Amino acid sequence: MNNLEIFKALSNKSRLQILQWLKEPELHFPEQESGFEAGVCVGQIQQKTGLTQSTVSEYLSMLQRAGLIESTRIGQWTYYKRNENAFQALTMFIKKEL
Amino acid sequence: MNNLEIFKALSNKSRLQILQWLKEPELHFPEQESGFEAGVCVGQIQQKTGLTQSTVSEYLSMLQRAGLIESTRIGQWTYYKRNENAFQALTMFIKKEL
DNA sequence: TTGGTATATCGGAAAAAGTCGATATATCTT
DNA sequence: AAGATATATCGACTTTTTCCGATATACCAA
Repeated sequence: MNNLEIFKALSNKSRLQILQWLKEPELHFPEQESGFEAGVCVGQIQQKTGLTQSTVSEYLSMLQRAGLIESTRIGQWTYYKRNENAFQALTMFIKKEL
Repeated sequence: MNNLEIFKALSNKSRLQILQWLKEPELHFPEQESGFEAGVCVGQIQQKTGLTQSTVSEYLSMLQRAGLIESTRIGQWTYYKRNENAFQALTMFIKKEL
């Protein structure tokens, strides 16, 4: 767990927004009917941000590299969901070591 | 409290380091004899970082703008110390809203 | 008041991040 | 196999950040 990388990933309004949306996917992505076990697919996220597909794809892989989200490929879609352990670990880090 | 500004302030190795040093000033700045009530002065911090005076001064005011530290001017020295409330609020934000 | 010391601010060069459009890759459908 | 759709990657351009040296400001001491 690289904390610097995590803070860099969190240093962007759109990326923060994405993480907050992914906290309550049913609420923020109602157009996705099926279950949210695997998360939300890139296209849905992209639409909501208003950024281009390439930018959102890059942001998502950045968040993933930081460990904040994880992906599952199902067919032609890639679903992303939060890795709650990482958030837990982050608050722990701030409380104990920062 | 602007969370984005806080994360940006935390997105730098030297600034993170400074915050960690300021967590235990007696330990990391033994050369400063007097009490640490007001914090640690810029010069001491600068020496430890190895960065130039101007850079460190700028980093410190950045951390202050983010609310993570606060300053006290005593004579020709400016002392900086952590604002623990901000850290508390940050973990709260991550836990509850992020 | 004249230096000396500590810090802040300014201006700039180099590196990194933000963001896009174009293209590549993977998968599905027919 | 061929086209359609979803995502990833690449190359380029712009904006921001990093970090410096030079200079300004504030305070102290003689």
